[in-house]
Amino acid sequence: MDEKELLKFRTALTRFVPLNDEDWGLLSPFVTYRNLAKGEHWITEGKKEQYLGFILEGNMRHYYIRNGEEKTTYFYFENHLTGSYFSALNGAASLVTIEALTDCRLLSFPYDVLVSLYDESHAWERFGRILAEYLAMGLEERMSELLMLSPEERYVKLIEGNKKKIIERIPQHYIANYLGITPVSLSRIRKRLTSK
Amino acid sequence: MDEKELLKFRTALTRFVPLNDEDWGLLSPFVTYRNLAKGEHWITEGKKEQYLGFILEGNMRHYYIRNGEEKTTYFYFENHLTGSYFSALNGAASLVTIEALTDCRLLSFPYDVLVSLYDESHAWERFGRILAEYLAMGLEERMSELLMLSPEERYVKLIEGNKKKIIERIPQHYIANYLGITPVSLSRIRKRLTSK
DNA sequence: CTTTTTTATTATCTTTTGTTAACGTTTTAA
DNA sequence: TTAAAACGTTAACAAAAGATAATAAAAAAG
Repeated sequence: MDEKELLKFRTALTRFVPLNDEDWGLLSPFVTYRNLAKGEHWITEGKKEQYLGFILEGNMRHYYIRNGEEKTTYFYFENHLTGSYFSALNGAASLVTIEALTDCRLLSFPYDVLVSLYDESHAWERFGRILAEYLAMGLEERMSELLMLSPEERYVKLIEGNKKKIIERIPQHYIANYLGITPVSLSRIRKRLTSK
Repeated sequence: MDEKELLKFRTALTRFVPLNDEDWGLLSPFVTYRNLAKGEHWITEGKKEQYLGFILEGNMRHYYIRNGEEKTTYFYFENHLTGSYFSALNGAASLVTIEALTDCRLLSFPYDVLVSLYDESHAWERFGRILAEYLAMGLEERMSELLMLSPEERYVKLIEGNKKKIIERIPQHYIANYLGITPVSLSRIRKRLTSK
């Protein structure tokens, strides 16, 4: 286990909540490496997925499948947690798939372990609360954008906003899917915007 | 303070997490009544709103205002918590308005108090975690519906699903707003559906 | 009980998106 | 290096939603 990368992970968690050596020692023995080739699934719809991951390197795409069509909800980049959080939470089969858009390196740990830490330590319980609050704020933002903005406005916000990584690194047809429109429609929107 | 209604509130909280007398005693002194006439605001956009509420009676509507237009995200009914949770969470002015659609009776308590309980007791910290997880799952569902379903499919799901209260009690133009379409468009969808 | 106000439907016209297909370019893999 | 696959743009037409206005029905207010 590369100590430098493990520290990177610990530091990322510390952004949510301070973790002393004792707290960290409860989780760290359960952390393992995972490599994924481009196109492989980290999480697969229909399976009970029990692991959360921390991306050391690479990009991932989080999507639902509805009537055979993929519907992208999120992209994940390095230095962020990824997983089918809510499936893990209630022990059900995952509703989502998370695939590697590039070759990826992850650190992973079982969700079960995290839950057992909630019992063992107030600090980890707090971590769980703040993580859930953080996820909820992200979902609230995404939800309100879908409700309030037109596809064109959503695209403009993506360009101008703080999600530049998506524009820079993600193929356009996935971005269209993320915006809830077809690639054809996104192409038209781009044309409309450049002619203004 | 009506003991029966206070108990109702306690019971509702217990659905999230067991609360013994001691835990409950930390919050109960801060609980107060609030009455709202139809049309009044429980939360107003732009104000720092520090109170969460528990609805004893009545219906409420949760909406954003964007370019002067209201965008409804949720309806609340009796026996549920309501408030500008995320504004309270980060201490900022509320981005949403919550108005009484009927005369309402609430129990309310300051969000600050809840946060201070997170420090005082592991049980309340757990309550906070599970509340945030619960909210996040609701947001996930709402978000994925907006991304995956057409307005017509969203309406059908509302009729067939477990959200019957909305159909039964909420005026149609608010439902249209909740679905992200105009009342005119909802009327057309209804016509399409009945002629099938 | 009568008068407003609110709510829901319908019609017309415009704008936007979806669908399908064609075409050229870029990337990937053999 | 060459063939195949993936990607982005454009065009033509269909389907759906927005905007506006007229009308009728239901609810609220006096």
